[in-house]
Amino acid sequence: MRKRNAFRPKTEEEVVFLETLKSEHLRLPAGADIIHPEQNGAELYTVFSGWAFRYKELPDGRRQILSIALPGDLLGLQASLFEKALYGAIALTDVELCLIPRRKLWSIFERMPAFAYDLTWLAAQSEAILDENLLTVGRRSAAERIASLFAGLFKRAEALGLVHDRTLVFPLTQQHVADALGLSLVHTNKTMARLKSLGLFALADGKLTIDNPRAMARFAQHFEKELSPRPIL
Amino acid sequence: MRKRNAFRPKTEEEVVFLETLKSEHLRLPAGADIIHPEQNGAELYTVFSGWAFRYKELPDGRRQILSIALPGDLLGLQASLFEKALYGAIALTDVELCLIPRRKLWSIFERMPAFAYDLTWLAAQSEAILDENLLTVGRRSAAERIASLFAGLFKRAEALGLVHDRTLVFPLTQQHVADALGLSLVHTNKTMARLKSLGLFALADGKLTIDNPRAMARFAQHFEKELSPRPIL
DNA sequence: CGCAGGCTTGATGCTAATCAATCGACGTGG
DNA sequence: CCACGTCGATTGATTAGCATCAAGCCTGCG
Repeated sequence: MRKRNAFRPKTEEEVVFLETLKSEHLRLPAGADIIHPEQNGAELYTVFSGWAFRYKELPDGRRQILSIALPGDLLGLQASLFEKALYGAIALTDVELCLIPRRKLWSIFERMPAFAYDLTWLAAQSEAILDENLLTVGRRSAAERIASLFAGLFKRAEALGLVHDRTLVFPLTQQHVADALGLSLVHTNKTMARLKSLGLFALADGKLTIDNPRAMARFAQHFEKELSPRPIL
Repeated sequence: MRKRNAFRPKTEEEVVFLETLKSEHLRLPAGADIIHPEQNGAELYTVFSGWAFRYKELPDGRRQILSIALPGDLLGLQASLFEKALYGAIALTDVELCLIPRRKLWSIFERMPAFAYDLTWLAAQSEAILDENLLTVGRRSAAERIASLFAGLFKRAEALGLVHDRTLVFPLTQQHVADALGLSLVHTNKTMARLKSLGLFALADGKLTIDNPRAMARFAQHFEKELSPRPIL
């Protein structure tokens, strides 16, 4: 059961389904709305390439970024399981998404249990990331928060092969970082400057380099286990 | 598909399975560890009665409560899907739990798709609650956080029929509230006192009463949709 | 009686928010 | 080519919100 990830596309039906998925591709430019808050009947996507984020906001405009989606992550599971999306999602870079039509969801459970299992696995995975984010925002200092965010994203990106030469294309603005961490823009800027001058990381031209991820993680009080092999798509 | 919640126990197999579940009941006293952080191979439970909470902590002792589990909620989905629990769970009151053995998980997906679907639905639901908590901790003021926590718990408890005469048995200490909201104990105490004197709620002898849940929600900037009907067990 | 757990209260200080500019890079239209 | 607007990053000054420290106060309990 543990190695199910290895031999996935099995059933005839699954193969066919995955085929149709390939056709149901869509591309959106950076900044585009993927899911609109309050939207009814949103679809389920998996991110094929590019970055996106999920967020919620209060009536007066305060915004909290909930999680960052990298390739392979699901977007819109809640939205497609419930009537209404309870959050928004926006593309950070140009993205390619695979559509999994919500009306097929139930039939996936009925006829493709392996696929359904993966779906649930991914949902649990994103819950784990949310847990960590909540710990970060609730209990870490500003400097730790930034280090923690960077360390976590770096690790996830690394597992996806997005890191070359210790550096990573990094599309978040300081405003995004602030919104993700529950900090103000100004304080984020100042704290980032301090961490940079400590040599924990470098960030320029939209590229993040971390020479010593261990030191980073230690500074951040960020001790997550290795990412286990994940189901694809 | 939307009303699946209504006619659930269908298959012969499901009925049998639910039967065996009833036997796999366990009781724990208030304060007991349900899931130990770092524990390997934790099981999956649903809370049958009582309250519990999930938490993470940093090496230096800072603790963040991630979510509060009420009757009907799942505990340990991540822990049973992954190798290792990434968080802990502790009983707030005496609790009764139903055990869903992790080794049966895969066969549930294979043979009881309706049940698997419910599992996923509940996972998505708890993700929605985490999203809201993250918004609370990241962007709301101390007073709003407290109001938001109380309003949210009150609403959930109400849906479960736990509220009588506008009051609710409330087993959280101020320390728990502080840990859930990313606040210090002292500040929590002072802010709660202020809200009480504003007449937003009353809390004494472990009982919470909210006369005007609307006003509470408004104060908290807490605007969640109604809870849709949920799958049971 | 002594102790522990939970709740309160006051004093003090730091962290991070807010306010207010400024600056550079970039793109656009006249 | 240059004036202009925009967007993101940066910096300094000030303030507010919350943390921390340090007692003290109940109540229940062995």
